[in-house]
Order: sequence, then structure tokens, then C-alpha cells
Amino acid sequence: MARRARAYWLFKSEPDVYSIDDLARDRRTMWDGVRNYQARNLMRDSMAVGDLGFFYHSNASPPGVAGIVRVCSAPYADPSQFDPASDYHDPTSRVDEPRWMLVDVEHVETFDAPVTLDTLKARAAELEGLMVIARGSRLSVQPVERAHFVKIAKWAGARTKV
DNA sequence: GCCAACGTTGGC
DNA sequence: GCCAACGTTGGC
Repeated sequence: MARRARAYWLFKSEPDVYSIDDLARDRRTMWDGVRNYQARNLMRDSMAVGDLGFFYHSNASPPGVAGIVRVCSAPYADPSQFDPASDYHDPTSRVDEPRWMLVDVEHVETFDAPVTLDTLKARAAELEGLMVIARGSRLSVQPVERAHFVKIAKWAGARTKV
């Protein structure tokens, strides 16, 4: 039976809002609040349980890859879209036809030191096509090529087998 | 369907 | 706090 190869991702979060330390404490979390169609489509259509992702700290000092997470659920409707008290409330989304989907992710590893955006840019020649170093790339959930994921994990001294 | 205006992201 | 880049909205 053909098995889908593991895919690799990058999840952005502002550490002031939710950091990898928060995820390490919680063990797993809903990746909620994504309100971009491209990012939603990746979670809804392209992720599978067991995929690995980088946890990327945006709007941080310094910004960079802080560790590794694993996708640990199938996609399902983001409950925050139906919660009037949530910042992510979307009054135009219908329960019987939810607009925003998410997956759960679990903490795998926090790097001893982040691989900073500066480092990624400095080694751009080895990371051709990596979205997070592309000009103006704002997508909050991004695909990462396996070769790039392996390299960055190695630079971080990751203990996780990727 | 075009595109200007607007809001958001995110590095700096 | 600034602002470039980008996505979305809405008038036409």
C-alpha cells in the first residue's frame, strides 16, 4: 500500500501571543486564528497526522525557528470563528459550512537556540525557495521542502529524527 | 472583472 | 513606531 511521504511545514506565531514555551507547557494546541485562505487550504487539504513543522517566532527579537512540532489531528473547523468573544470571531461563517479550518499540533522539541531569520538569510544559497526568507512573505502557515527542513534542523542541533 | 482604498503582517 | 508588501473589500 502506498503511503504518503511525510510533509514539512512552518507555523508562525508571535511569542508574545503564543510561544513555543507555551506549547511545551500545553503539550498540544489548536492552531487557531488562521484567517488566510492559502494558509487554511494548506491545513485543510495538504497536512496529515505525523507531518512535522517548524515553530517560527515572528515579531520577536530575534525572529527565527524556535523548534519542531508535529501535526496531531485531522483538519476540523476552528471553533474560534463561532465565538463572539474571540478576536478571531467570523460572523459570516456558518456552523453548517465552516469557513476556517485548523489542525492540532503537538510539541516535539525546543531548540537550544533558535535558528534566526538572519542565519536563514545568510545561508539563503542553501535554502533556495524557502518561503520565509522570500521578500514580503507573510503567509502564516508555509510548506517547507524536506531538504530545507533537514538542513535547518541540523543547524539547530535538533535531536528529533526528521 | 478591474483596481483603489484599506487593514494587516512582520522586519527593522 | 515606521513602512513595504501583501490580501481583502467593495464601488463601478
